[in-house]
Amino acid sequence: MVNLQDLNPAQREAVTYCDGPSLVIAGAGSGKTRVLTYKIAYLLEQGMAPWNILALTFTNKAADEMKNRIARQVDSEKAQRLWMGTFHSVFARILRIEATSIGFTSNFTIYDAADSKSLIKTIIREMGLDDKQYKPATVAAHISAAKNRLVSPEAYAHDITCIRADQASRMPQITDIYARYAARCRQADALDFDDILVYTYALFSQHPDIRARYEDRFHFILVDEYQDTNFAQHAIVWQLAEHRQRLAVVGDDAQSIYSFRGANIDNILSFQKLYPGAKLFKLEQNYRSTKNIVGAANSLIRHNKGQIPKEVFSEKPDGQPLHVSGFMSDIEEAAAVAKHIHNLCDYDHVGCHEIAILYRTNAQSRTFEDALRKLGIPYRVFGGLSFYQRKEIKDMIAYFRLAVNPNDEEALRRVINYPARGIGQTTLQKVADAAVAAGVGPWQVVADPDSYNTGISKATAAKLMAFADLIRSFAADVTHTDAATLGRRIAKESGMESEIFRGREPEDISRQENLQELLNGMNQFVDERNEEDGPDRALMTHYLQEVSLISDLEESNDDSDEKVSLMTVHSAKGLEFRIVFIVGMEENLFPNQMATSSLRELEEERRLFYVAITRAEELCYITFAMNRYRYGKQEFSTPSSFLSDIDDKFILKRDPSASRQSSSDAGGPRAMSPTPPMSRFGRKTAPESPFAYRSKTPPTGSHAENAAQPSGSRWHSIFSSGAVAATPGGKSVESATTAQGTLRVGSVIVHARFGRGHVTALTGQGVDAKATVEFDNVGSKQLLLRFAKFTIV
DNA sequence: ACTAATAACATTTTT
DNA sequence: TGTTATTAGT
Repeated sequence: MVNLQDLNPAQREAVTYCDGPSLVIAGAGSGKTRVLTYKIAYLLEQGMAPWNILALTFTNKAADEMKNRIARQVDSEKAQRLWMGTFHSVFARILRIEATSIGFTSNFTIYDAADSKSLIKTIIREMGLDDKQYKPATVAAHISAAKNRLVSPEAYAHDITCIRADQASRMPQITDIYARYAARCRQADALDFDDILVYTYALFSQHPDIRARYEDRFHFILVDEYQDTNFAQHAIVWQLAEHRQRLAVVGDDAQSIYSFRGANIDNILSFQKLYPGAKLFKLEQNYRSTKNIVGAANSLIRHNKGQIPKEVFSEKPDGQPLHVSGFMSDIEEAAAVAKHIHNLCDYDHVGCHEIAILYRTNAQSRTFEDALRKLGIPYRVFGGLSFYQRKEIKDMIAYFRLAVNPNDEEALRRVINYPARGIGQTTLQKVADAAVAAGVGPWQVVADPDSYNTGISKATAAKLMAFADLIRSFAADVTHTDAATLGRRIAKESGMESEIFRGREPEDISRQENLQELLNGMNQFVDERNEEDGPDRALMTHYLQEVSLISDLEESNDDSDEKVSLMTVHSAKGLEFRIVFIVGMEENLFPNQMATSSLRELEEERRLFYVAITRAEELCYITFAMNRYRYGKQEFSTPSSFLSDIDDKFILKRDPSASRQSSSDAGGPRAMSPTPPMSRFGRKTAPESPFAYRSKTPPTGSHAENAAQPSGSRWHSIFSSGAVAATPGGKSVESATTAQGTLRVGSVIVHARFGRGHVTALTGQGVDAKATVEFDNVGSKQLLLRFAKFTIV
């Protein structure tokens, strides 16, 4: 039963308005999922049949969560019959049914990103292009962007903007690559991720009768995370909703952080133009975070223009300000965070699972892993290689794919010689040549090498045929053997099992466990399907359909195991934690260097920071380091300019590891979380700045000695005036004055740690003044003159 | 045809 | 620094 009393007025209005289009702007933590689930329950209660409701999400996780929550409100029988899932899974399902209308078979393969890239690479090579100039990843990104905008290869060739852009990036032949790639996918009976949307749109626009059928089916459409839709998704929703105009989209423009994947924030910003009369509902009460956290996030995001105006507020306690702290190095940063977590757990009875460390890039996780491990704090790193991306799993699945669709070129390439069966590079090249010459897929040649002009020896041809026979024998079982049984058979007869079970190294064991897990998962899949849908729905085809659109098996989020979560800000979206550490808050890292060229990109980085802050319920710590190892080299960094975007009244600038010293600080940690004494750092005020700190072991020697051991010796808080740089890397300057005199380009210096070198460039003014120095022994480095210890020769 | 060595390289990544 | 892809060597 739907109890509308559970909702606040804004939520209730959004739930009960069902007669036309509506846009629900849901601020962070405002109960977005709640509105979606209640709305679906409400529609069902109003008498709408579940199969007339289409609910689209971006992740399987979101879809599952919604399903579960709805099942709690209405009977699960009904919940089962909803059309609910990710864009890709719902439309892949429809495409399988309608496959022949777009010239594919219902057994089509879904190429993942790696498959696409690999195929693009082979096409680039076949065209005789230089793959340094045409980097497969870059080309793939261009093609993907085109597809996201529904630009076909033909349209691409005539699109002045695309052509110009490709010429500018010295890749004029991308349009050819795109055309060949599309043809090759078709030949392999394969769709990539983007194609699922592209061909859905094509299906509906080329076959009005089919479109009408689905328009007729979906009486109400709901879309989650609308700010993350790309143009193709936006257009498909329009195809299905145009006639009835009965849809509700939910999202938050302030949390749009996937433009690099083709998401277009304009879709949500201009929703009311496309759907005139669309009702706008704003969910502005944040139920997650304290007033301070919400206030800080608001003050930050105000610096972005072009957003839907809203005022998110909280009725929770004020809580503590955001704690911002600087450290001398990334190592110290990690150590201090780990130490602080240790204390929170020990003295404040915080569970580790209530804490998250969020960073901009995956590479940052290592330092924190080391620091946490040192203190014996349990942690869990999210992201990284997912189960289905591991080699042994991909190999196994490639066999499955071949069994269902032997034309799957990428699967064939992957396992034709794994385990090794004497089909080497030369043979493969000959097969590829013959296939291209004859205009067929490589499988045709492998299956019948004698019929093509391959120049392959008799013995090798026999190996090819043996492989083809093997695949055909698997294929013969596809329609009448369940996925798990066939899977075990393939594992044995392909030789993969004995290959993997040969080794005794720890990593071999892990591969064996993975294979075992895969097969177990297949058993589970078959059992579930047998119960729910009957045995003919548990075939390999169905298994692959499911598996190729899933990236995360490892979401077995055992709340039982208490671990600190480590993840990128991106993967934290949608999650919440009592205590959040946002680390590496430095210019060129966050905002990332790659995203500083345009305002658009910079604003997306700012939204990313917004997402990070709003993950926190109670406490938010922000840290940065003045020195950081990047690509194996130590580099200087400055605090992120985003820090100065947050209103000062929400921030406490301090060292988390010195918390006990600061009991006098207004709103200090005692207010909410009596952070215990913990620091091995005392806190003293350095003479040159009221806000510079010194370690407990004061530097005894000269400047040189001090700098020779920077770690743990001395660090500056961002209190040091101006340390929060507004912009990175200022303009070139002619000279800079240092304590020892004037530094010019060409000056020779001796650095305490790096030795002798000469200045090649000077940039920045005042506290941001930097020198680029070419050192005799250690290469080029940037020195921040405010901190660098050296003498001018 | 496989392994070892080396060079190039490097955001984020729901599907 | 750490991975990944190509190349050289056996």
